[in-house]
Amino acid sequence: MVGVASWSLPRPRRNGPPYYSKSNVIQVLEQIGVLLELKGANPFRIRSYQNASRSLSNLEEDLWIVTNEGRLTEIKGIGKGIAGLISEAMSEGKWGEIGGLYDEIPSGLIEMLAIPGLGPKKIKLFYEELGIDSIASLKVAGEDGMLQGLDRMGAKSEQKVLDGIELLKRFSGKRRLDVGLLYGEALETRIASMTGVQRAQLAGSTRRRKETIGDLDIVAAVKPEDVELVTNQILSLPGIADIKGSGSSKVSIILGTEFFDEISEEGQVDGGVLEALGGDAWEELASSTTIDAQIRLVPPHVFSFTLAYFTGSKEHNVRMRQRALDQGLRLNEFGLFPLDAIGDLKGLEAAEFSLPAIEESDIYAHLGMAWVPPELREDYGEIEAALNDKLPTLMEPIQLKGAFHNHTTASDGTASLEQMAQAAQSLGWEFLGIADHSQILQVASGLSAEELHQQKDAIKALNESWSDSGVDFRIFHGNECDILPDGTLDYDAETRGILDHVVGSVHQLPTWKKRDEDVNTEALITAIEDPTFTILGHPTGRILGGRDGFDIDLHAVLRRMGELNAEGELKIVEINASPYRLDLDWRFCRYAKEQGVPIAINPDAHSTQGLKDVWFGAQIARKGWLETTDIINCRKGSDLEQLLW
DNA sequence: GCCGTTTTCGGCCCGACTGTTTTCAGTCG
Repeated sequence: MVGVASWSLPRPRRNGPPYYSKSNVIQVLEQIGVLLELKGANPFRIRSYQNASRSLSNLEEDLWIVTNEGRLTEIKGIGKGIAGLISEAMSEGKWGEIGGLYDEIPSGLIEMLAIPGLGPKKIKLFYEELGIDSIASLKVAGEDGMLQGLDRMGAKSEQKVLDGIELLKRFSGKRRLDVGLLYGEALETRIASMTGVQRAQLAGSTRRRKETIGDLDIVAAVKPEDVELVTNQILSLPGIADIKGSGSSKVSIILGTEFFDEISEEGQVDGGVLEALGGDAWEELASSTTIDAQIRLVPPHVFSFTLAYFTGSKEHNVRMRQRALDQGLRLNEFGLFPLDAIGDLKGLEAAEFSLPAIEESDIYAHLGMAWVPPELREDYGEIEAALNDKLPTLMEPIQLKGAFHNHTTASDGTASLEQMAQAAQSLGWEFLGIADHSQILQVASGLSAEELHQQKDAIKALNESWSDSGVDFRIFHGNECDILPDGTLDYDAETRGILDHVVGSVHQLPTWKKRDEDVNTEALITAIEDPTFTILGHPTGRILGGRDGFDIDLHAVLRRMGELNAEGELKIVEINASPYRLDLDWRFCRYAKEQGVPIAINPDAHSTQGLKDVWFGAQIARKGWLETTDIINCRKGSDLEQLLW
């Protein structure tokens, strides 16, 4: 996940039980895993905590109910030990002995984990032998040559630590999906066109369309006799900031901005996002963007196995291996092998005994499964679905016929109503929803009630002109109405009543971030229950790489929306498609669908160019298992008139 | 710490690369 969670036990609620929320518990279990790593605990014990944390984040039910009904151990990955821990924490607000880990492990050790090439074992060694407990003291020790001479530490290892610290400063955190795709696809194209490369494809989290990307993975099919030739071509690419390593099957490089000089990044950033990222931090990021890339070179006949392997996710791969083992097969990046056929052969040497696979779909077919689209490979149920022919038919970006949440010069956009409408028509859209900011948001020039009426008249005139000339296009007049901290909406009910749709959004983040999850959830539900409320805009307010959203029980919010829809109302949840947000998170999409909540993919465009961001929203919708019928902006413009007018 | 139709112990996915060694430990994906 994005952002840096605090490294202390969360404060128990005053009015418990339950003393902790589900997200509190998920976070603590995850952090216990990390703390145990730094303590040098049994790696399998560590993984248990990680698995338990992961299982809980997939749990849709209320954790407090599950705890009280004694059903915790029914959750896969939670046994007697961790169930007891959770139960005590929720009902008594105590974390027992394990909570002591937080005092035992200095927080500086946790920060050191972020240094590339440095893991828990080395950090533990430095701490125990030299008392190093922060990145700063590690840097000093390295520069003084104190690290070499320790167990298995030489001059090169010491330099690697110092390099890692530099790298961390320059390359902190993850890249957004749009940046990853920009670099990744450019690199894929260049490598695919190199002499000796038969085929090249972007893999990794970029191919899976994760909202943020750690590094780039490219798989290239190269005959063994061409490996050296191709390696040399890669190493002489323009804009390589550094070479991290180069072996017979893998080249690891760091790309700098020069790689990218011919393609300029046209970011569509609204003022609030810039503010969230912080002026200096943003400048630094924009001017010094680098990205790690690993290129795997494999013989053509193993290409599909390597592509599948490095597309991941790790969790998906583990399940795939288990599935293979159940059939007496071993699956790795070189092939799919009958266990009795390969004996002691390993790696590439075994490849000739593999079952054949030209495409990835052949691998899945050998295991009795349908091909799983890369976006779904997260072990979120896709394995079971692929085995039972239950995979969804994912929506396609081309099916979008408009979007509901866009800004004009009336508030903080850069294009007029007419310009935005024209841009939408040139995209082939049948409708455009306008939702400028509401009056309370002065920093974004929110509209007064009077201005809102004027805007309505302007839209009415435009709609009539299209209708008169037989053009299948209309503007829906909405507003991005602020949800105030107590859950009331900006403007009075009468003013909101003139609108076709109300996009309710939270903008006063500091207030919401200070509050408990249950208070926020209640306020949001109050807002949604207002009869004029239509679409929940960027549900958590997160900025990727900038800030986490506020705490909220989205399952409860979506459940309530579903109930209201069942009563005949229309409550929609937005996937804010700005690559800076991608909020609703994909992990909640399927739940929204199951609860009967339609999804709107909204670019939150502040310019004509920004409308195209719907593409990123569509990627997230796909990742969230959504089909065309789940997306309300895949409906015809004329049908939407019936719903909104 | 979790798990189990080879179940209460002995497993827990697998391999490449680097730097340190002279057979391996740590890190990464």
